[in-house]
Amino acid sequence: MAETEAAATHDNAAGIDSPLTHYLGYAMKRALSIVQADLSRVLAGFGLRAVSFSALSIIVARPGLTQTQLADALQIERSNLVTLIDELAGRGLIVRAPVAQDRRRHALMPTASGKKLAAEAKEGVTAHERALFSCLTAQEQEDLRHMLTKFRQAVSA
Amino acid sequence: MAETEAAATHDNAAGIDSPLTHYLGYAMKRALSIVQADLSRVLAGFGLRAVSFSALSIIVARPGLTQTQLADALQIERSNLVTLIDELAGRGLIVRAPVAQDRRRHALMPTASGKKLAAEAKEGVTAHERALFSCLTAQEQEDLRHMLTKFRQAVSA
DNA sequence: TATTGTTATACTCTATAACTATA
DNA sequence: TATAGTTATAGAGTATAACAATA
Repeated sequence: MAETEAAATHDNAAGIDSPLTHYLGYAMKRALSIVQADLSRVLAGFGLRAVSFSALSIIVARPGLTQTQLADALQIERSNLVTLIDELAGRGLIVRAPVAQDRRRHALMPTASGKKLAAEAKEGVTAHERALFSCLTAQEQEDLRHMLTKFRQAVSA
Repeated sequence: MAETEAAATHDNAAGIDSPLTHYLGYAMKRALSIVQADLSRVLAGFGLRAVSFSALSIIVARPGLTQTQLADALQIERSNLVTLIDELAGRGLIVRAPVAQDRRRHALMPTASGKKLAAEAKEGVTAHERALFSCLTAQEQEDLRHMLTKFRQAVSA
């Protein structure tokens, strides 16, 4: 009984949110939610979430940085970083090393297994993005990244 | 004492997350967070959040749609839509109208004041995006929207 | 039996204040 | 006095299960 109605709505279903698709913020949000869902699935295979992958990657690239610096880089509160660092440290992926010059600070250092996991996860994430964005040409992907980055830098300045 | 150190770190500070900026997902997330902060500020002036603006806009554009349809369009759970609809209805912006053919459903209809607020908020949001993305040319903005939309449609298909 | 709206609930994420130890 | 890390906590946002009314 709802067949014709269903068919009619189905024709429009993809565009029920058309009053919003014109907004860049909305387009970003919908695109990001797709990326996040796929990324979470990939990272779960490494026992990581997006935020823990981000933190671990930065610690590997910048060994010795402090929790405040990491929190600033990831734009999360220091207080919320604590349990995340606890988690990574508890798994033996990083250590909180004392800083001689300032005993308030913790120098975050990756362990050998932390570096190994970061490298493996990086390959996984790179493969995930390559596959997911294969509907865009290499040039389009580069343009997309360039515009997002340009926007962020321009607004932050 | 930390002056040289501070200066040194400041030179690199903008790029502490450089291990991540290459990822499109990360670039999207950082860009979106900027948009959301500004959008929230603008919408607060209308007593709206991003999600309530989205819901109201769709109800105005598609009067009579049901809660399930709206939840699908916005990709939120039906259960979580209930309080949102309560809120809009409580403010007299929309009504839950009975559907004669199927008394389980509620046809969501905008009121006159709902249409008015939606129109005003739309102007505000449009102005917010115009100002925020002024660092990108009109062509770049169009390209950005096109790629985000193309990506979403390609992956959803 | 299946669907719509609803309630209850739990889990994650995020934001804020206050504490400690150091500087 | 100010800062780094920590704790506690409250508020959003989100996901799931179960229910009543209706199909």
